[in-house]
Amino acid sequence: MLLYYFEMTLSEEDYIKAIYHLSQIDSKSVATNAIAEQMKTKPSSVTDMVKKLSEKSLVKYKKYQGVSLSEKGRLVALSIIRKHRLWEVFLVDKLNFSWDEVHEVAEQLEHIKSDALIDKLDAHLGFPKVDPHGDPIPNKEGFFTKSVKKLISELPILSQGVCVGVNDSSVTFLKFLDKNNIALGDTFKILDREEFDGSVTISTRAGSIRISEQIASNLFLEIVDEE
Amino acid sequence: MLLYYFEMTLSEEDYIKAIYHLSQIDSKSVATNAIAEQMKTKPSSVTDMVKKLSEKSLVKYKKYQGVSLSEKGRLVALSIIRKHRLWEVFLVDKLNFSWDEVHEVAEQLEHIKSDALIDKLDAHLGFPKVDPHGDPIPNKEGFFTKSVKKLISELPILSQGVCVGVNDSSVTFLKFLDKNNIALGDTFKILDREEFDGSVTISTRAGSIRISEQIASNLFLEIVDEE
DNA sequence: AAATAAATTTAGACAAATCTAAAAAATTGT
DNA sequence: ACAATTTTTTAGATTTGTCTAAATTTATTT
Repeated sequence: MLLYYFEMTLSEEDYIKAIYHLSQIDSKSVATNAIAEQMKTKPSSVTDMVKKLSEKSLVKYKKYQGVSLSEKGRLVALSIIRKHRLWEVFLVDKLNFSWDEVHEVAEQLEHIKSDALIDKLDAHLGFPKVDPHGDPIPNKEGFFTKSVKKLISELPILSQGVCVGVNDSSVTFLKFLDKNNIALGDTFKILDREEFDGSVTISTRAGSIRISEQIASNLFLEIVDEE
Repeated sequence: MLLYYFEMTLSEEDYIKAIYHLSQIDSKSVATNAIAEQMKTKPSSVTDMVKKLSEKSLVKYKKYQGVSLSEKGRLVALSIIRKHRLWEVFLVDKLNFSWDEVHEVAEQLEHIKSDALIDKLDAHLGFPKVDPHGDPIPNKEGFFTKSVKKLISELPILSQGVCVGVNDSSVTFLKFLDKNNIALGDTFKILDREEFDGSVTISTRAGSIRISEQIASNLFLEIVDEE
């Protein structure tokens, strides 16, 4: 990710990341108000920061027209996202955090500045392609496989994938998973779907089980496409 | 280390740490100028910050009389040092950094705020008592064993300890160590010392070797006292 | 014990990132 | 189309941590 040769403050990095995520949702230029909401700040503060980022040519900005990232800005965003997701893998795989606890800490860790650190962390983790939520980890150059992450309820029969996350992280749902021996990282195959009620039969470590449509629409599988 | 229930900025943490280290050297109250030098800032800035820390009762301060840490400040310092040293262990043991490369990155990592993170990191590392330089790691409550870290040249015959650091980290010296199969973490025993030139015979993994006085005064052994 | 030097503090200014309140531009509704 | 509403920007103030320059206190010399 071609190290960026200019200093970036923590705040600048957070704005760049926010703009990246917002432009993923809407693809066009991002509105000042939307950034303000995301960053929990006021629109006037956003205008100030956006001007600053524009002067550093990290964003393209025209008054009243919203902002979008420049190529340079996009690479900065991806480098931050790469760090964030690698740290998430570390927290879950090595420190035994559960995947719904890691976001806050990763938000801090993503700002640590050291290319050597990230390279070595990446190697230590075995060059993971996705984070604990199933989101892809960009490589050093900012490329990543758009891995398909879908709800079981949306997948065709005979699909196969790794369980990477839940929609609803309520205690009752997590207990259900536990009881049925379903854990993050397990590989499932979808064996059958009942037309009548949308319930699905899947094969798991513990054998094949039947899950309701409600459960199926809360479990994400990661279908890693060839690459 | 009884989590501190007040917010601390990065800069405040750095000052607290600097004051702690300076008061280790000189035990009395620390001079404004000394802090300024350590923090690479101006004395007037130090005065400002010290007033702020005093209002938070982290330091004891009287105009023109220097500062010292309060008990509360001392615990904050130890909590930062604990984090710094645990991260150093992580970087060396898990990510294969060499022990002279880790300081800078640990300076950043020590400011990450999460008690759960540090607890889990500690466990992941096997509850280490010393960092890669042989300096003791305070426990959660701020206690640590004052482990003795001495140069081989200063130790009596038959002393035994773990090699934990070097004084002179020049390339030629490090190459010498490599050539003689001496690495950080090795256990040595001092077998004999020649009165004439101060050269020392030590037993290593690779057998016993003789090292010059110059070498002996550049290698630190960690003598872990019973506890 | 003055005089001089050194250390420390004060006063006032500045940059970064934020805010409020008011003005300007864009959008929406009829 | 134009009035009303919403969005965005500007202008000016605030906080944090820093700075310079001047004033004050403490320490050192003779």
